[in-house]
Amino acid sequence: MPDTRTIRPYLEGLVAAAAKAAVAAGDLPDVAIPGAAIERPKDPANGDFASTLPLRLARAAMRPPLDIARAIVHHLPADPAIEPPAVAPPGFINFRLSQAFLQDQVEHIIAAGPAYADLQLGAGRSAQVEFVSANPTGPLHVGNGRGAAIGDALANALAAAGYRVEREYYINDAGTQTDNFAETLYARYQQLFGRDVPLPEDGYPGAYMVELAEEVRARHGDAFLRPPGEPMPPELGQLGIELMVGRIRKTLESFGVRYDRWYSEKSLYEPGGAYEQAMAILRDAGMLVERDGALWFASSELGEDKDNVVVRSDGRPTYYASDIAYHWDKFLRRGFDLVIDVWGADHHGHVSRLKTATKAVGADPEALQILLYQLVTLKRGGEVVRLSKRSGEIITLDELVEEVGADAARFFFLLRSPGAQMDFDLDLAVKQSSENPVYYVQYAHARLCSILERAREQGLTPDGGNVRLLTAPHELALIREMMQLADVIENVATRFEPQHLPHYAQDLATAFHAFNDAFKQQNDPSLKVITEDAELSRARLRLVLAARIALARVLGLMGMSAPERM
RNA sequence: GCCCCCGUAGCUCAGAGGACAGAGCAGACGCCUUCUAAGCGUUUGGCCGCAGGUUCGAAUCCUGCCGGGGGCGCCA
Repeated sequence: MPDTRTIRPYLEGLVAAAAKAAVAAGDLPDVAIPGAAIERPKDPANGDFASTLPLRLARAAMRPPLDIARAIVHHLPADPAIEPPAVAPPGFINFRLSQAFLQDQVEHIIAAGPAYADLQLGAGRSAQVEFVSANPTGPLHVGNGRGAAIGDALANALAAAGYRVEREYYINDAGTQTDNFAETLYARYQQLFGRDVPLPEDGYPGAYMVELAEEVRARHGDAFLRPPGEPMPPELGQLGIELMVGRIRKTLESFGVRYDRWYSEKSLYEPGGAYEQAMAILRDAGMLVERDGALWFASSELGEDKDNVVVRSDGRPTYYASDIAYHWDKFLRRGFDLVIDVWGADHHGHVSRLKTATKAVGADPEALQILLYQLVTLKRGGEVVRLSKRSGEIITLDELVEEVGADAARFFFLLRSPGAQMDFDLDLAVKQSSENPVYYVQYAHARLCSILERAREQGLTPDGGNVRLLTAPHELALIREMMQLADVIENVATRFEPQHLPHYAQDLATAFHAFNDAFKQQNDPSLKVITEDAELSRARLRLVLAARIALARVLGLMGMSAPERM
C-alpha cells in the first residue's frame, strides 16, 4: 500500500497504465502518454486527487476529453487505496482516498514519529545554506531576522527532504568596512582614556561601539593604547570583530539559529588558499585583464553588462574577488551539490555576476541558488517605525526578540513570501489573542497535549486503539490535512518557498480545532475524544497522537517551540 | 536609462497552467453547566493594476503600459 508520501506517484502510475491499456484495447488512439498529471483539486468536493491527463490528450487523440476520461477510467483496476474514480467535465478524473487508506495514515504517522513526512528528494546529496552573513561591524537588525528565519527554515526543510545540510555564516572580516570598524573602535577606545579624537568619517556612530570599547578596556586595560598620532595596533581590530561575532552568534542563538560553520572571509587569503586558486583558474582562462592599474574580471565576455574589478589599483582585492573565491571553495573544494545563498534584495545586482563567476571557476551555476528577500517595514500603532543605520538608530533583532519573542518573530517572517516586501506589525506579534496566528497554532499543539494528558489521568492511552473506528467527517478531514505535510516539505525544499510552512501550520491547526470542537457544535458528547466508549476513545487518542506529531513537526521546521500547555 | 521585486476582499497577504479565486484580521449574527473560548459555527465583502498575446483552459506563462519599492561604486 502506498502512504502519504507515495500516493501521488502511485496514482500517476495507475492512470498512465490505464491509459496505455486503453490504447492497447483500441479504446484510445495510439498517442504518446505524457505524465499523468495528478494534482489536488481546490474544492474537496472534487475528491482528494485529480488527473488532467484527458484534457492534455484531447488534441493529439482528437477526441473529446470526457470520452478519453471514460476510456481511461474503464481500464483502471479497483484499488484498496481509492474509491471508484469519477469523471467530471470538462475532462477530469477525480480520485477519493478510501476510508481505510486514510485510517492507515494515522498508524503511518505514529510509526514515523518525529521523522514523519521525511522525503528522499535529496537522496543524501549535500546542501549548504548560507544566510544572514551580516557584516560584523554592528548588531543584527530586524531585516537580518527575516534572513535568519528564512534561511533556517529552508535548511530544516532541505534536511527533511533528504539532503545533508550545512548552515553557514560568512564573516566579512576583511576589507574596507572592517577597517572602518577597527578605526571607530580605536577612536572610542582612546576617548575612554580621555583623548579628544574624532570618529572616522565612514565610521560607526552607534552606541554599541562605546560598549565594545569599554569591554576591551575592562579585559585588557590600556594594552592597545599607542602614543597619540601613531597607527592603531591591528590586533585591536581583530579583537573587535571577534567580540562582535560573539554578540551576533548569541543573538542568533536566542533566535533559535545554530550554524555548523562560521566561515572567515580572511581565511580565503591564506597562502595557497581559495583566493589564489580561484584567481589562478580565471587567469589561466584568460579572464583577468589589467586596466587603469586594476585587475578586472572580463565578465562582459560571458554576457554580463560590464567587467568588474577584482583587485583594486592599490592591490587590495574587492568583495567580488572574495565572493568568487568563497564560491570556488563551496563548490570545488568542499563539493556541495546544492548551494543556497540567502540575501537581502539590495544585493540583487550581484546575482548575475556571481553566477557568471561561479561558472567561470568551473562550478555548475544551476547548483547555485540565490534567494532574495525584500525589505522589512516595522509598524507600531499603525505607524511605520523609521530605521536609520547612519544615525545608529536601528531596531535590533535582540530588541525584536525581547519584545515579541523568537517564536512570533520567526512565524511572521516566514508568513510572507521572501519576494514580497513585508510589514511587521509589532503590536500584533505581541498580542496574545485570536488576532495572532502564532498562538492559534501553538494553542492547538497545547490542546493536543492536554487531551493526551487528561486521558492518561483516566488510565486511557493511545495504545491498542483501532484506527478503523475513525469514521467521523471531522476525523477524516484531520487525517487528510495531516497528509499534506509531505507535499508542503517538497514544495519548500524544491521551490525555496518557506511561506508554505506557516500557512500549512494554520490549516492543520484549523482542522484540529474543527475536529476538537465538533462535539460542541453538534452538541453531542459522544464526539469527544474521551468518551464513555473506551475503545473509541483509544482510537481517537491515536488520531490525537498523530496530529500532535504532525503539528510538532511543522512547528519544528519553522524553528518554533511546540508548547505542551499555554 | 538599464536591472530586480511587488500590485489579488476594507487591511495584511496566500494561491502548484485546471473546476465556483482563498486565509487571517476588521464588520454582522450565534456558541462557555467546556477533554484550555489564545477556541468553534454562520455571514458580508473581488473589473486578480490596465491592454494585448499563447493555450482546450491564465491570478499564474509572454509582450507593452501604469503605480509602489529596491538596485545599478576600484563600498559590502
